[in-house]
Amino acid sequence: MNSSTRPELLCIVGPTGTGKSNLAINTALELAKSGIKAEIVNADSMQFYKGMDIGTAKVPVDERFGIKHHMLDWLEIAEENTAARYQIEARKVISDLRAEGTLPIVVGGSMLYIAALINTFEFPGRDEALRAQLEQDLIDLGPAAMHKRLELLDETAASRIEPQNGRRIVRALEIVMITGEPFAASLPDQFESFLPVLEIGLNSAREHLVERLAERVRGMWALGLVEEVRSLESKGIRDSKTASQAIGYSQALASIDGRLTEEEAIAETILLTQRYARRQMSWFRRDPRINWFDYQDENLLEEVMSLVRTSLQLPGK
RNA sequence: GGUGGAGUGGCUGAGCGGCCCAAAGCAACAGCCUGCAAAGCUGUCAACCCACGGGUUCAAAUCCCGUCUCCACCU
Repeated sequence: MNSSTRPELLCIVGPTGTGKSNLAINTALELAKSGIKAEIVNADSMQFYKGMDIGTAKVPVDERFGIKHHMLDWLEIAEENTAARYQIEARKVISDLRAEGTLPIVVGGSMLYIAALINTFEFPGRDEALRAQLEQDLIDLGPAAMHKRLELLDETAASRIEPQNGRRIVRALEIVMITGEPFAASLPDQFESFLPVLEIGLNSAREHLVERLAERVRGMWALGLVEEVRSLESKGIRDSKTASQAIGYSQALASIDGRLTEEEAIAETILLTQRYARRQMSWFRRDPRINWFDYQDENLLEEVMSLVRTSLQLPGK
């Protein structure tokens, strides 16, 4: 962590359902009291999509209290998206905000997207034709054969990717074949921020979060998630590559089709959500810059604000 | 009350005389992660002798008897 340099951007991370969005809004509101304008930059990969509201727990407009949100509702359902594209778009937003003196607050739980945005890393290029070919090969030959192929081209990368992980093997092959250079295939040990950042993490006891997530999912169904998904069918959610894999949405579709009963769909969604939260934690845990807070803490906002003020070198309240 | 079926790890569930100090999946726990990432993947843990008691057998989770519990059907 780098507490001596003043952060030029705030970032709120953590597993789903920990209240990141609300904390971000409240933080922005608090900062406004100190005369600092802050706006939110969404880093939740499913809240990018227009119309996906209930299932992504998007904060309703009237609960945003006028705090402007960027990178929210910027994609049509059918649009495919990638972390690389997000990196470009979101950085553009951030540099615009900074240029006008607004403090960006990045909020979300999409690990790779946040990493891409906040850290100095560049995605090696891409080649659609090559990729299509590799993906076909993967289907035809299986991951083990593809792994062998990678081994011949880049031993180190091969040693770092499990022979069963077809997805990553394909990407590694793609990179090696187009760049002609070895592919690190592992996350850097050092976290290097592309801008001085103050990271705030929200979490709590696992048992509590697990229960809370279950309730949240049930609530989504009660609020009409299935209706929402129905209305998204005409926009192409079924064929979309990214939006259709959203937890809850894919289960709702299955229940519409009768492949799952409503109860099964809910149960599966709960399970996937809880599993997702676990993966998020295992990702975020290794980022030493994060200042963790307990979302159950009654004085959460005060404590966060106190850290924020100190970091931004604002006079105490 | 009668008939039939079942009782195996936290849950689901295979095994039906020796290869079972008991498969697999889920959950739990840990980890990976550089253009699909709410995705993709890996590892670990978990059954005091498999409801309980007795018996048959060289050998039983597996066969027999009894008890208890559950399910289905019947009167």
